[in-house]
Amino acid sequence: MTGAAIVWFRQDLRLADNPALCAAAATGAPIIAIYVLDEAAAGPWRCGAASRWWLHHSLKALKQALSALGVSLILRRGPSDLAIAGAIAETGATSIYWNRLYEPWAVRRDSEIKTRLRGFGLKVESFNASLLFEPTRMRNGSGNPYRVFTPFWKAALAAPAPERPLDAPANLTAAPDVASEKLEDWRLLPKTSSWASSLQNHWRFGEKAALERLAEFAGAAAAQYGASRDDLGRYGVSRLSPHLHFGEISPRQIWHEIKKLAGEEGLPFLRQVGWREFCHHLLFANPDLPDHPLDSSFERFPWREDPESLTAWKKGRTGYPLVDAAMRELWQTGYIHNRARMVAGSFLVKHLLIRWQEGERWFWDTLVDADLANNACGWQWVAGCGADAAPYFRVFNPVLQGEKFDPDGAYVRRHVQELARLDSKFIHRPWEAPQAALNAAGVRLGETYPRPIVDHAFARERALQAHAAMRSAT
DNA sequence: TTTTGAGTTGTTCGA
DNA sequence: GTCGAACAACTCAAA
Repeated sequence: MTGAAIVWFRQDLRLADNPALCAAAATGAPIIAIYVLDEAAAGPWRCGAASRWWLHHSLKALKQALSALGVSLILRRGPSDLAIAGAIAETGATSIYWNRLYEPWAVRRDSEIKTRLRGFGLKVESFNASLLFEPTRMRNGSGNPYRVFTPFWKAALAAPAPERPLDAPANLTAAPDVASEKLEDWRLLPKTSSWASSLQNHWRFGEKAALERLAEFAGAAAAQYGASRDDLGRYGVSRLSPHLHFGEISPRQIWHEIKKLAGEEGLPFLRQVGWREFCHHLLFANPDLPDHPLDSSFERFPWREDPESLTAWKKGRTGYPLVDAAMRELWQTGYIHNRARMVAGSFLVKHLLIRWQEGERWFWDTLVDADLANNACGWQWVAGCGADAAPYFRVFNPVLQGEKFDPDGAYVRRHVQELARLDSKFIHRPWEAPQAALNAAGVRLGETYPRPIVDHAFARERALQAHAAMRSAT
């Protein structure tokens, strides 16, 4: 006789295209749905504050969606192996299903749990639900993992297309009730409620919201993405990243919806989804990626210690409007537009010569889409120490970037209130504005808005020299 | 086997 | 004003 089947939810907080859930449902066994808050497992990379906030709401949505099918979501806290073993003991479950994670800490933990449970005679099955192409599958001609994006993506496009997403199970067999902790007791929401309410204004959570966002994006903006993704005022990006990170939606669903609604025009967007894949593959092959530069010569880079500048960067008070807009967008919304992310990241690393890991940490804590692979990969890219990274001489000029991608200053005005009334001609370089223009806009430099904390030409030259110093050190 | 060309997202300088 | 070149070093795939 077979007992209940446990479905262990992790970063797959959805019912549709959820292979673990579908496989469990197909057996006809009663379903025990469980989520474990395992705070110690990720070590230094435990969930940041913005992620915890999102997780709270996403779990709430999942709980609701499951209960509509008659199944309760069981919440447990503690080490995963103990929580899962406890649930098995309490329910007499004879099988367990989950979707794989690819973070190094999770891979280690899950394979131990899998071995142990199988040793006890349980049926254990895991599935790929969060990547289009699994890391173990993609190898270059020499049999190694790819280190350059374009060949990687070419090979991915030539491989068999990702499978069609699975429908959500129409019905589930409920299991007898099992004790669950209360979500509110987990205290995932931030202590400062003003921050939470600010974030709240910008997002909807859960699978339903994710699917609606995808449908809306794929139906219209996706085809324009190639042309409008860098337009900071128009904001032609999908904003799907937090949904993807928590698995409220799957990359397969995105792939097929974009193909269906945007056709060939959707390829530039899918290429970005490809970068997400590439980052996950890089992290899988290089478990040190979040902490150490892939290019080890960067261990010798002459980084500066400069807590005041770091704080100014975090608070959006560098005196460069585009950088400040980006950092304030982050604080206000838990998100930064991709273009602005690069400029803000480049500024920290190249203008201020502050370690990329400092930026990575801050983003980890404040981004609702914080993802170990994407975050590490992005910072290494911008610092120039990663795979297929930005070359050292590419030092973004925050003024030129602003004038190019936010010509009328809409993005800056949205997030940097004190510059809102400044003439577009000076919106990205207020320190060059005539006094009359500043007066008219109510801007007092050094008082209402800071002067630049570092001069661009000086900082650029300093960054290039620091790089040369690193190269010549042996 | 060796060689060659290209590689997410730029900036600056000099013609 | 516009345009092309230079700005490393290395990986990878194709010839």
